[in-house]
Amino acid sequence: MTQGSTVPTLADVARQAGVSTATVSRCLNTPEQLSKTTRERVLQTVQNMGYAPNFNARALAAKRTNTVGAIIPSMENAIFARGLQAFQEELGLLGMTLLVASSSYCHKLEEQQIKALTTRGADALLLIGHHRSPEIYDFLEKRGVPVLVSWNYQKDAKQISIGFDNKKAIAPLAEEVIALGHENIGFISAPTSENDRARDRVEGVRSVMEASGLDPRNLSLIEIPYSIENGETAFEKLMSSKTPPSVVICGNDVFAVGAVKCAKRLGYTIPKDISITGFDDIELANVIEPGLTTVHVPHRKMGNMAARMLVDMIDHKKPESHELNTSVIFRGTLGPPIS
Amino acid sequence: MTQGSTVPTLADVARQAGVSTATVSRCLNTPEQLSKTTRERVLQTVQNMGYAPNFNARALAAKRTNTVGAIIPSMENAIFARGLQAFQEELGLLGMTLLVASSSYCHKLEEQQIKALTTRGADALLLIGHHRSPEIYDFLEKRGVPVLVSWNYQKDAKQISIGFDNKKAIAPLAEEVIALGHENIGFISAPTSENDRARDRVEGVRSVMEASGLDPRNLSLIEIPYSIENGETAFEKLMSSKTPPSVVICGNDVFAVGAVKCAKRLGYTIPKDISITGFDDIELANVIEPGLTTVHVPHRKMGNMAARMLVDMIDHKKPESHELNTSVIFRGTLGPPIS
DNA sequence: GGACATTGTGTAAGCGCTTGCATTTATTTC
DNA sequence: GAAATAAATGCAAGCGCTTACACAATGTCC
Repeated sequence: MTQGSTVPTLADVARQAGVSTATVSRCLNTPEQLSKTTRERVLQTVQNMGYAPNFNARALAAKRTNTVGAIIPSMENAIFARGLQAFQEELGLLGMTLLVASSSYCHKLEEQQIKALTTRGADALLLIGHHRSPEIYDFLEKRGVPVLVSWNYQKDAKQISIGFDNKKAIAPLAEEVIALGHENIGFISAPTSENDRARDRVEGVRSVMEASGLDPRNLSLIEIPYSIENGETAFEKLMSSKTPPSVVICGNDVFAVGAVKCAKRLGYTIPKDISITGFDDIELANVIEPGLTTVHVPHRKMGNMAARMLVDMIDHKKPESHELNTSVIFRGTLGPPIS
Repeated sequence: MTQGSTVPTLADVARQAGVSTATVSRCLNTPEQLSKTTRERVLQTVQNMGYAPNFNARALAAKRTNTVGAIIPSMENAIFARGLQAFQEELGLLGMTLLVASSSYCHKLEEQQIKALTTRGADALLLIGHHRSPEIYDFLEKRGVPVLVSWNYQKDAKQISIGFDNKKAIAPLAEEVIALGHENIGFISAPTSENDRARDRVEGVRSVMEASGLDPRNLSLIEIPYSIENGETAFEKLMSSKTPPSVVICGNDVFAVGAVKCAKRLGYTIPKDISITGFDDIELANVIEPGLTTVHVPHRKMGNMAARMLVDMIDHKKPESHELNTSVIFRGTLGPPIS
């Protein structure tokens, strides 16, 4: 085992090429400052020695990492995958690298991750949703780390945000549901206490109920963490109540898929016996049968814009918050109630 | 805007607490070395000042990051999500952090990512599959970064690995397919040139064909990048040949889901008119209808073990490669051919 | 009560890089 | 061809942390 073979450093390259460390450093960072001859000589030496700069040393000296961090609630389901992919691609184009962490929908964990990414020197952070403790926002501000909130647009919020108004997004769906004649509505939601998006979606449906003359307190709400399985469980529970709903609105496609699965297992025909809707329009929504009626969110666009906004923020520009449009996609899981 | 409010450093804390920087450092890293009184005083100051150590400086000085990197081919589909999640969880328990990068199934990109994670100081790397250039393995060895290969077990390979033998894993499925009477077999695979797992799976089916007296050259193979949509396209192409197969074996559940979707669209009844199988047993496989017959892979177990093995390797132990067992899950998409 | 561990802290030398400033060298101008 | 200007390079001081080593204070043993 070749134990001691040590990794070449800037100084090694400099010595080998017969120049100072400053020159090598410039050759890598601002090559236009060097004469053609030295530049080529240094580059050659770098090549030969297989030199690669030590990121940590560089970060320490330069106080910049060209890295942005993103903390998403979960990697397990596909909800954030597409948006994040677009975010990453755009960042790459802008010469930045992405570091991703996931918080498992837990605020405590999210705070840890925020701190971890910050101490790692992330130049900026992408966060999902507005809701978190003022302390952590203070922390970030004190450290001068720009933050962009995504997946949720709030006009008057202190943080710059890119996303959509969850309450508004679900409204047309809810309106259609009610227009079809549904009065007994079930809702499967992620725990609302730690999740402003989930809360807004519930809120959105309640508002529409109210506006349509239905009592929002009659909404049968089940809160449970995101997973297909939990969607099944929640659906079964909803349907086994004394007065089962004629439609189950899910705060999320993952739940909806679980609900559809369970409905079939229990022998319901969708949407004849029961209607089910989702939110997000992930790939799954168009794979199951019948196709899921859901709210489409422009994930890729959101990711792309987020990247550009964040880079602007690093450059000390203050981009405007952006509200994205969503649309309801009618596929096969929503129909009129049994009359 | 409070511009200049600067981030506290170790030295600031030391000054404030009236001790040396060494003491503060020890308080954070090896608290048992301090007397109770100083320890508490320092901790208190750290708390008050909201001090958080600079990761890059720490890494530079300590030459350890307690970070391991993983490079997966893709984040978009769920194939790696579950295993990675388990990997991450176990790492957390072991006091390590995970950095993830994705290579989009591109070797060039993967090499870049390997270098990036290495220069960031990853103490070890988790890679998927064995197949990559000798140069990059050299690079890693020279730098002394332990590497664990996963998702693929090879007894005689130079690298330590955790995973399964893809060829062996698909064999029982192929045997059942042939036992049912299928002779005209289609296969949708990821591009095999850059993907040893995909290659082994094709290879596995061919071997079984040969052993069963079928000519392996008759396997209708389509290679195409992973995606549901590509699965649909490939399926349609396969079925529109002069002699369409009676079964389409997919190298992956994602393809299989696409194939199932397309088959339904084209009016086939599964498995009466056409059989379809997958590989991986991701969540999707049990959501579509009929349930997908596929090869189950113990993703979580693999992730957990990988974490422990990697930590062992960082501690200069040399764990043994591990072969995991897979099993065929028969659901509803495989049946006998139309006679 | 002196020799000897043991324990708790401080001192200071890096880790590998960037960058302001000084210095050298090449280029232009009259 | 000397002076003035511009371009290329070197010098050296950090960036914020860890850790060998040195040293002081306490405890232990006969």
